[in-house]
Amino acid sequence: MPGKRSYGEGCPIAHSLDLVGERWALLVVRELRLGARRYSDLQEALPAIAPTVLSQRLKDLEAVGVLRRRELEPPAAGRVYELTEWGAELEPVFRALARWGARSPVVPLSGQVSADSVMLGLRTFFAPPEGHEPWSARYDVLLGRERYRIGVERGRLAHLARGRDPEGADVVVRTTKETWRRVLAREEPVAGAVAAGRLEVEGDPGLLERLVAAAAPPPSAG
Amino acid sequence: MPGKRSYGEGCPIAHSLDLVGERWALLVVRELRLGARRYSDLQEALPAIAPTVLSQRLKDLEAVGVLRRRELEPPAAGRVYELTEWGAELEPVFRALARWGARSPVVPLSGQVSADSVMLGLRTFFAPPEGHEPWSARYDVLLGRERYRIGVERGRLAHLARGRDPEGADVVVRTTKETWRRVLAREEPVAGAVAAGRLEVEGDPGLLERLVAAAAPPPSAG
DNA sequence: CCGGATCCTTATAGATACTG
DNA sequence: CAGTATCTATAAGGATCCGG
Repeated sequence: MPGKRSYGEGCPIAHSLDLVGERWALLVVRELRLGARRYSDLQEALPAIAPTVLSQRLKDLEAVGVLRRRELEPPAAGRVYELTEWGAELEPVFRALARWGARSPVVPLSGQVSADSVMLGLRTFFAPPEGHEPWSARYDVLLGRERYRIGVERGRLAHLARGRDPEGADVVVRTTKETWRRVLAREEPVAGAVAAGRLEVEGDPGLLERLVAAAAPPPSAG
Repeated sequence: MPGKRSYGEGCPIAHSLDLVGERWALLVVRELRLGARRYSDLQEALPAIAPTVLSQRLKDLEAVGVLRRRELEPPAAGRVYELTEWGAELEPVFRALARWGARSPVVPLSGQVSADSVMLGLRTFFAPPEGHEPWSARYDVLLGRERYRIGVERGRLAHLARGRDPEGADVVVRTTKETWRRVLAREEPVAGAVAAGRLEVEGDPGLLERLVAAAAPPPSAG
């Protein structure tokens, strides 16, 4: 393990940083939050990472048990990386980091974002507004060629995954990742995006409004 | 700003990592969680950090608004570093990292820990067990020469700071940071430490038991 | 085409010494 | 006390190449 550089402390925070605190490590993990990915998927999602660094991080993260490698069955050859159960428990860390970063007074937080990241923002910030009654619904969200399904059960975000809901959804949304990001960030109302022809809804628009209302990011600290 | 290396993404997680993801940055912030510290305090708390790196991190973290420098008033010359309000909002990040790291199946999590870190573990893991009725109490904890005060109000951890409670406490605990760590980690019961002469309690021992019971760390994932 | 490994360059961290 | 200067050791960045 060449990444043997350690903080050498008994503190659990320092220990976590020993495991996932190196450059790129958490972003690699982030890319696996919605499921297994192959090496080339990761390269595409993180265009700025050097292949040597990606290889090294994958080895390190596998060695400490955050992710595992899995060979695909013959029909679809290749190998993928996926989070272990313990790796998936980094979710609260992502939540906390994203909430803090979203409140950053430093910069307008611009730059490119993947479709996965936009959808994950929904998971990160999902917190049903108080005083609203819980609802349940299944959503299909189509961002360009990417498809996602969302399940809300009794006001809680029950699942969020790539792919369409095999059993059909109550609401189908068709838009781009940019518009969807703007809608979730409350930079544009759903109705406005629909009126502008940038977003199509099939099913009850009220259910979509509820979803968007529940996913509002926190205000900036600046 | 020489630390201009950025992930260049619009994702709030990547943005957070741009701000506090560099080596040592979060550990420097951790050392300020209980209040202002001078440069030499930080060096003592983080013996492995090079002075050049410490200087650089302090500059970077000040530049982005996580901490500020403050000159002390004439009687006690010198300068200190302290978290800004926004920097203090990293608390949930520490909480999540500490909880995840505490469940690490990788290593027994050994090494040296500062008194501050042990006390912060209490804040990190404080979560009153369900079914217990809320209580209120003020504690003074003396670990060697370090003194801390803890306030629990109606079952919630209302404050945790360096120094003694100027108005007196309901319970005074006198021990070492090692024993206190073991007691909080439930590696040793309070009564056992008292019987072994490693821990002294003034006041109601039941109040101390409640505090310790509320601060249990999560079990390992291994 | 996928999944990396190699090679070389540049940036950052580590270690030690020293100064306003 | 609060850092800076200097030097070395690692790790990251970037381009290219290779085997299955």
